[in-house]
Amino acid sequence: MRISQLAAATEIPVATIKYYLRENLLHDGVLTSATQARYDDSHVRRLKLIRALIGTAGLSVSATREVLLGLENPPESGHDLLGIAHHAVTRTAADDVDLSAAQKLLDRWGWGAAACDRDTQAALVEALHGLSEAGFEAPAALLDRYAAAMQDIAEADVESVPTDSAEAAMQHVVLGTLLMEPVLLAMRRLAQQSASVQRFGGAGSPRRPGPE
Amino acid sequence: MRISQLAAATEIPVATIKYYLRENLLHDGVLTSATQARYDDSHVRRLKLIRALIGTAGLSVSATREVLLGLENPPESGHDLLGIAHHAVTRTAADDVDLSAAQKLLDRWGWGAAACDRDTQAALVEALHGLSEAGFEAPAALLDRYAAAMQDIAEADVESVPTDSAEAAMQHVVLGTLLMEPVLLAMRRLAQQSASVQRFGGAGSPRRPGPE
DNA sequence: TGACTTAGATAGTGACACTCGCCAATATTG
DNA sequence: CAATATTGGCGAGTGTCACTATCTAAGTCA
Repeated sequence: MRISQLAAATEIPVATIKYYLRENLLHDGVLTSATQARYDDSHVRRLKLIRALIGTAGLSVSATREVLLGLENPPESGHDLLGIAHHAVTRTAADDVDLSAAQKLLDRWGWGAAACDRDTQAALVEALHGLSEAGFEAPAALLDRYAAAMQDIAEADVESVPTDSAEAAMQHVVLGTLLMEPVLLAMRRLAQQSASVQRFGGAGSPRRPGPE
Repeated sequence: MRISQLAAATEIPVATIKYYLRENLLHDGVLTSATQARYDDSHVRRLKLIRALIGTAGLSVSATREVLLGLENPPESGHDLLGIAHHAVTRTAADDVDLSAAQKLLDRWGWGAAACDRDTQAALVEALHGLSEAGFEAPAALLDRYAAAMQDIAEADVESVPTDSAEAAMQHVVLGTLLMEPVLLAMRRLAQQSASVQRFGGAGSPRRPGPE
C-alpha cells in the first residue's frame, strides 16, 4: 500500500499523514527505494487510533505520542498503564498546590488518598476552585452523590478490563479511559435534558424556544 | 475602582481585561472622562466567572460570550437555559448525521428521544464512533451501566436547582452544567485509580513505576 | 508643573495542528 | 525508451486562538 492509498483508505490527507510520520505518531513504512515506502493494515489501524485520540478525545499531538508510546512499551502493571492515560489528559500540577481538600474528599469517599496521582488530585482541586470562584458552592451531599456515581462507573471500567491478553488489557484501559470521557459527558447532557423536561416541562426544544 | 485596581483584585493583566472588554465578555465601566472609567464589584465577579468558564470549563471566548449573554437575557424556561449551556459545549452537527443509533439508546434508557437536542445526540454518536474506529467495542451492558450512573447524576443536577430565585436557578444550571464537567472527570480518574489499586495491586504510583 | 494612569485602537506573539511547495529519485504507462 | 505521475523528505507557510505589547491623546494626582 502506498501513501496515497493509505490516505484514501483513512480519508486523511497525505500531507497530514506525512506530518504524523514526522511527529512520530505513525511508524514508518518499509522503504522499497529512496522515494517509495510500503504501508499496511497496521498503519490504517494506527491512523484511526490517532484520529480518535486527537479528534474524539481531544488530546494534543504530544499527549497522543505519549499514549501511543505507552501502548507500545507497556509497563508491567495495569495500574501504571492507567497512569499513562491519566497523565495524558492531566496537566502537571505545580509543586505548591494544596491538596488537603482533595485528601479530605478522597478519605470520605474511601478512595485511599495515597493511591491517587498528585496531578489528578490537583485537577479536582482546581476544578472545584473554579466552581467556587464562579460563585457556585457545591453542597457536600451533591458531591457525594456524584462521587458515588463515578465510583460505580470506575468499578465498571476496571471490571471490564480483559484479563486474558495483556495487549487487549492495555488497549482497553487507555481507550476506555480517554475515549469514553466524551461519551460520558454526552450522556450526562442527554440525561439532564430528559430530567429537565420532566421537571420543567418541555416548553420548547433545548435549542429553540419555539416556532420562529 | 480603576482598571489597575480591578486587575490587582482579580490577578488578571490589564491588557487581558481590555481584551475581554473589546470582546464584550465584560461590561464597560462608567466613564468619568474620556480616558477614565470606574469599575465595581460586579466587574470583579464577572471576571472570575469568565476565567472559570474559559479556564476551568475550557470554553472558547465566543462560547463564553454566548453563555454570559444567556445569563443576562434569560429565557423563560429553565429547559431553554440548559440548552444554552449545552449549546456552548457542543459543536453544531451536520444536517446529514445519522442519529438512529442515538435514538435507540435514548429509547432504551428511557430518556425520551424527542426531548433531546440534535447536536448533543450527534455528540454521543460521534464519541461512540471514535471509540469503535479505534477498535474499542463497548459492550451494551457497560454503556447501560454508564447511562444509569449518568442518569443518577443528571437527576441530582436537576433536583438541586433552586426554585426560589430565577436568577439563582440560572446561575446554578449553567455553572453546574459547565463547571462540573471537569470535576466529574477528575472524580472518575481518581475512582479508577482507587479501583485499579484494589484490582491490580498498587505496585507503584500511577505516575512512577517505582523508585528511580 | 510634572510624573503617572488610562481608554481605545492597532499590531504583534506564541502555541498549535496542520498544509503547501519543492526537489530529486523513482515508478508507471504508452 | 520517453513522458507522466508519484513519492519521501524537508522547510516554510496558514489560519485560529487567546492573549500581549505599544502607542497616542487625554486625563489624574501630588
